[in-house]
Amino acid sequence: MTVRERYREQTREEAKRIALEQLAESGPGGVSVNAIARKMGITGPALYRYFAGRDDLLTELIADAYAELADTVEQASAAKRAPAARLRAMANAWRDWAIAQPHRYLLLFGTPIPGYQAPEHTLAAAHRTLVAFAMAFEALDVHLPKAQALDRQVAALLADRQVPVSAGALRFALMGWTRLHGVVSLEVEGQFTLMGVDPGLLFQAEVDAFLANHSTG
Amino acid sequence: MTVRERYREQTREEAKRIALEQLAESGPGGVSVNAIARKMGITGPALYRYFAGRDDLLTELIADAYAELADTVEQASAAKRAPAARLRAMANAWRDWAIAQPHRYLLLFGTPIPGYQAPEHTLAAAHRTLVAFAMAFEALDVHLPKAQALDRQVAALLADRQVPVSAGALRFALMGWTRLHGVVSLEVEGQFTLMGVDPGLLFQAEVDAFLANHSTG
DNA sequence: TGTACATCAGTGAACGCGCGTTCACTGATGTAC
DNA sequence: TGTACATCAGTGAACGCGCGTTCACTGATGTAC
Repeated sequence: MTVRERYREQTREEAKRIALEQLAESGPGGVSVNAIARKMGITGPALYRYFAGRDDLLTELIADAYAELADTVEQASAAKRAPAARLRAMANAWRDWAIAQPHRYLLLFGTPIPGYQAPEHTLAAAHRTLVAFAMAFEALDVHLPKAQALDRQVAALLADRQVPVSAGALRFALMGWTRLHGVVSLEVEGQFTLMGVDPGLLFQAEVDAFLANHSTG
Repeated sequence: MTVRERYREQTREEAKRIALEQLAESGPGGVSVNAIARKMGITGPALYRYFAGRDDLLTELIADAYAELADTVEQASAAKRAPAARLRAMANAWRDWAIAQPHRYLLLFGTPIPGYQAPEHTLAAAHRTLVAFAMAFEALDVHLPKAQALDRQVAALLADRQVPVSAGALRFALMGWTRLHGVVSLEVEGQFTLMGVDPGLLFQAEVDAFLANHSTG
């Protein structure tokens, strides 16, 4: 990596860092090429040496966030613990990441950006997270009620890839992930605090309920 | 109501209708006073006779949506049915409303609009919905595990108002509503279809799970 | 039924702003011989 | 080690656009006597 390349990478990172600040302050609509350049002490057009355009920048922010979130969950899943504790750790990792940087969570799961359609990395990252959860469920001693139609569709997700996971476990992962998102997204928007309810308590209640109802031990 | 007042009301409605079209097409950022006026065949400043400004317009769209959604759920709850069937009807009503007009659902529960903070009607409408659910739970024969800390906070929500609902039932409503939002919000954003999963199946699985695990009959 | 006045809807010009993006160009930094 | 050239970063002007909002003003519609 030459000096120029390193410099280039630093500039890109700085631009993205500032973009995230704008995202936090004014939402996705507030991310502006010109404003970023201004804060960096360069002119607007200069940024076009680093990003093809505004959409390109946003796409990178999204891809980064997806990857980081999936990494976080996978890391929590890698720690060697009893299956139930591992699942709790993963759920907490997801939540912690989200509440630490609400704007990024909302970038992924909030109102979709108008012109923009989620490309493959969305699917890839979601897939990674789901598979991580599913593997933890597989390790847990779980009794799975049947759900044929759903399992058939879920199985299709696994079709080509070589993943040591049953359709049932993946379905559980999907349901758990959905609930996780339910609490976390409302928490991130501040709906619970608005009601005077501690989101943490609700979150724990949800995790407890899920594990209590689905594990045999 | 004079002729002028009626006319005035019609103009306001037309403006809001067009605003909702813009919302559907280009998201909250795409709602523009000038563009609305253009489509109505009048000039931009003319709209200032009807709305104090853009924020005022958005606030009204939000208030309308909250009220309409709460009404929908309450109506579903009013239909005389067995408690479990009533809960299903209410959950379906929520979901149907959301998927029929995703942009409005996202206006309420998507990324918060930058400068805007949710006023009282948010709380009021959320409260109505939760109470409706809680009353249906009360009618259902339910065995409630304890959750002291959470129930204490939830009870505070009921404090002043005279509502024939126990803290436990309200807590269940809160959890059910949270899960409901989890599925619906991901569905509305198209995350499931992206994965090749039928949201309807997942939704039914969630409702089934909730009712199965919490009802004694 | 007719007149005098008040109210209201809508216009058009203007202000000040910021945006994304292109383009031709200047310097500086790197590379090859 | 030094020179000739290619690559790259950044500038500044410009294009075309749309926005929210204010203001003084014109007509039309309603109201009171």
